[in-house]
Amino acid sequence: MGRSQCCDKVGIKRGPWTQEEDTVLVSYIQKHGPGNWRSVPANTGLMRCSKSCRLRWTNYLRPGIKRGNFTKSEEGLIVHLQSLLGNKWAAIASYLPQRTDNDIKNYWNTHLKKKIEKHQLATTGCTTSSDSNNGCPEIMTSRCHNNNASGNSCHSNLPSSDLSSSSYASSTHNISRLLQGWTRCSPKVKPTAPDQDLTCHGIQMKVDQESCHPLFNEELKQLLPAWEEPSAEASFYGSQSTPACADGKKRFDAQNPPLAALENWLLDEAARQVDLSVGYIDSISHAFI
DNA sequence: AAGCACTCCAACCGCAGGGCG
DNA sequence: TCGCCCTGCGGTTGGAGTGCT
Repeated sequence: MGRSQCCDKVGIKRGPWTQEEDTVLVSYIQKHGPGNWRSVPANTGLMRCSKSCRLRWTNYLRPGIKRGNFTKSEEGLIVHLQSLLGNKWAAIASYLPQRTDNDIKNYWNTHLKKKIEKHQLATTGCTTSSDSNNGCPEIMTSRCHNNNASGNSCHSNLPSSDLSSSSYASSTHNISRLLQGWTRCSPKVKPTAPDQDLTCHGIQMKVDQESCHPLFNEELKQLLPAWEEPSAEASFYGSQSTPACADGKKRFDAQNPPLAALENWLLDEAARQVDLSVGYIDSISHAFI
């Protein structure tokens, strides 16, 4: 289990990616598909380590990534799942196919964690760390939220393109241009599998349903409302299948809560999800004011 | 206007674990 | 079975941007 030494080499460029580097990386992946990251720097001439290439792709260049403000539904789902799974960002991200684990992690650390800690302090006087459920018994899940929904101070639903940034690396438009013509979710997509259209940064793409997370279907039908159709997904997880995402890797392992149980529980909540995602967050944000 | 403090997030670091010879 | 290679994951950092005094 040796540690990769790829980033220890001298001459490896670090820091923000340039447009040229992104172009090189995207065009290479368009040709060869993601994976075999070790060979990417060698074959492209990029002075980046393989890790950096993979990270840039998975966290920024990969099709289907939604950037910008998190919706209330997404916030609610993140809070909900974090309370269940802990800091299993990859697992949580599998339920938010348009968000990367890094994005979710950042958002949690910069927004939600503070909100929840503040709320915990205000409501119980207990300053439990929201990274674990070991503190206050009244951990922040939908099971303990009250419904004093009211006005909110959460993020507006601005499209990501409204986000302004002067740096190249933050420009979704640049990425969109790079991804023109990209039509696959993953190189592992079976060519014969039924495809599904997906819009990424305004670019129409096709996504293989089989290779993506089951809840990816129809983009979760705008996330939580998707759970109005629990039967198929419940049966899917009822067999304790391991959800696989576009890269085909397992998203959960034995250390995680049984997915069937989690799914069932979440699906049981389906009828309350809209209220959860909006009312719950409303109640939180209202309490923080 | 300048300096300082704070926020946010892209990127990095190091470990874990699976695959394979 | 063992050890190496490679990738994935979660925690952390650094710097740009923003707000405050």
